[in-house]
Amino acid sequence: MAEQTLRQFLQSAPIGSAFGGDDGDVDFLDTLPRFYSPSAVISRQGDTNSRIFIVASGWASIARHLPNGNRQIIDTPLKGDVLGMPSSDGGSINSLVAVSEVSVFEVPGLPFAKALDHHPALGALFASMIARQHSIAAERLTSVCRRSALERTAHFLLELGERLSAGGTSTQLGYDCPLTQHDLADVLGLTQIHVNRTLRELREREMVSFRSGSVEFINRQKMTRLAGFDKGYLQYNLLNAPKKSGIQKLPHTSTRQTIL
Amino acid sequence: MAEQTLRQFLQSAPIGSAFGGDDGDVDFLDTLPRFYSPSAVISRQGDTNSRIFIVASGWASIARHLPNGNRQIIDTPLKGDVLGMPSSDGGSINSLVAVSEVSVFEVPGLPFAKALDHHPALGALFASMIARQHSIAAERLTSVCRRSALERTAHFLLELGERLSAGGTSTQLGYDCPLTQHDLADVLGLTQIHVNRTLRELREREMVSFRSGSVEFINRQKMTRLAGFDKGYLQYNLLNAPKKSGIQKLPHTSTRQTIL
DNA sequence: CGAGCATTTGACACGTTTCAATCTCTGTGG
DNA sequence: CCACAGAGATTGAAACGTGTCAAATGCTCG
Repeated sequence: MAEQTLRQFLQSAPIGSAFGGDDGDVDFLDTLPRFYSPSAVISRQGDTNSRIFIVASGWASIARHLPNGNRQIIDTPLKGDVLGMPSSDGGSINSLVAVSEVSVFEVPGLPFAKALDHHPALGALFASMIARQHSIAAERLTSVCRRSALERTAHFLLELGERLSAGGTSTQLGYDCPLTQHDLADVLGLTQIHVNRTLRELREREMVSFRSGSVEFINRQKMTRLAGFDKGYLQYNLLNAPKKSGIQKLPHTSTRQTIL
Repeated sequence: MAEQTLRQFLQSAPIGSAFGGDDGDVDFLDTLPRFYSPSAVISRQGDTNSRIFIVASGWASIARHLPNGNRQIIDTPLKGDVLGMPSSDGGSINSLVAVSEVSVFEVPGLPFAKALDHHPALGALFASMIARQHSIAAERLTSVCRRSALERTAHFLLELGERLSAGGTSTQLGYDCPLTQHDLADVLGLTQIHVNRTLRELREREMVSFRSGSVEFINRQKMTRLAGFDKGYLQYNLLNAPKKSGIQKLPHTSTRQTIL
C-alpha cells in the first residue's frame, strides 16, 4: 500500500467523498500523513497551535484528563476518523496519543479555515465527518449509562470490528487490537480489573476471545444480541456525496442511518 | 422579543456568526421557528424525512431508545443548539422531544445540502456547531464514567447554567429548569430515586437547591470545585468568525477552548 | 536473570439499583 | 367546594454490580 495524499485518502474508502478533484489551490490536500510510534503524543491537552487530524492508518486515542489523575478515553480514532477543530486562543481540551503505529494527516487550522471560504464541499465534508464522530460518542454514552459491563464490552468490541472492516483491517472472524485492558477500562468506564473479569466471561460464554492483542469472534450473533448492537450509528453519511438526488448508494450496509 | 428569522438568529447571541448577510438566495434562512408544546415529538426515532433542527428557545431532549424500553437522553438542546444531519435512505436514530415550550428552526435536508454547495461559510458554521455538541457529549461521557452521582449531578446543573446564560435565561443565582428527576436520571445514567437522594444531598451540603422547576445556586464555588467543572468545553468556536487573523475575541470566559 | 508492565485471581467494601410504600401537588369532575 | 386521580417526589430496606485492596503470575526486553 503506497502512501496516499490527503486528497486521495478522502476520495477512497472508507470516506469516499467526491471532494477534491478540482481544488488544485488547496495545498494541504496534497500532503502526506505523518507517522507516530506507540504512545507518542500527537497533540497534548493544552496545546496552543490548532490542527485538524485525520487518521490514515493505525490506532490512536483521544482522552480527557481529570484533575484527580484519571483519564477518560473519549474514543479510539481509526482509519478515516477526524478530530480536532481549530481553536484560536486556547489549546485543545483533549490529548491525542498513538496506541499502535499510526499515520495521521495534520491540517493546520488557519489554512483549513481559509480553504473553507472557497470550497463549499470541504465544510460539508467535515461537518459530516464530525457528525459521525458525534454519533459514535452518543452511542458510547448510551452504552455506558444503560448497558452492563458485559453488554458494554461486547458492544465496543463489535463496534471496533465494524469500524475496522470499513478500512479493511477486520474480518467476520476478528481483528488485531492493540488496546490494553487498562485502555479498554478507560474507554468503557470500568476498572482494568473488571474488564479482565468481563473478558473472561465473554470467553466462557463463547462469544469473543480477546487475548494477546487479538479479538476473535466465537459467536457473533449471540454477542450482537447480548449487546443490542445495531451498526446504524456508524454509517458515513456525506452531505455532499450525491450531486444529483436524494438517493445515495451505500456499500452493503444496514438500513439505519447516521445522525447527530 | 419579536420573532426572528433563522438568518437573524444565527447572527445574534449566542451563536453570533458573520454568516448570512449577502446570501439572499438561501430561502430557509428567512423562515421563522416552529413551536411545540411540552412532550410534543419533534422528530421520532425512525423518521424518514431528514431535517436539521436549531433550537430557538425553550428546552428539548434528544434520546436514543433501547430495545428493553430504557431511554438514554443524549442531551437537552437549548437555545442555539443544532441537531440532526440529513440522511438519505434511513431515518433519524434519535428522538427529539419538547420538554418545555420550544421553538425550533427546521431546515429540510435537501435544500440545506444544496445551499452548502454555494455558501462555504454555511458548512463551516455547521461544522463548528456540531463540534460543540460533540464536545458537550464528550464531557458528559467523562462525567458519567469518572464522576460520582453527586459530582455528576452538580456538573450537569452547572453546565446547564452556563449554557443557558449564553442565551440569557440564567443568572449567577440560578435558572428555571423544566426537567423532571426522571429526565435528569436519563441524562446522567442514574435512577430517578438516586437522583432524588443526590439532589437532597446537594441541598444539605448547601451547594444547589433544585425544587419545583427552579435551580438555585447556594454556593457555586464549592459546587464547581466538587464537580471539577471547567466551562472551557462549552465555548462556541466558530471557524469562520474572524475574517482577519487568528486572534478572536471571546466574551469574558475562561482560557480553555472547545475542541472535538 | 531480573525489571517492568500487562494480566489474572480472591476477598471484601461501597455506591447505586431495586422493590415497595407513602406523600405532595395539581387539575378535574361530581 | 370537595373527592379523586395521576404524575412527580420522597423515604426505607435489602440486593447486586462494580470498585478497591492485595498478591501472584506471565511475558518481554535488556
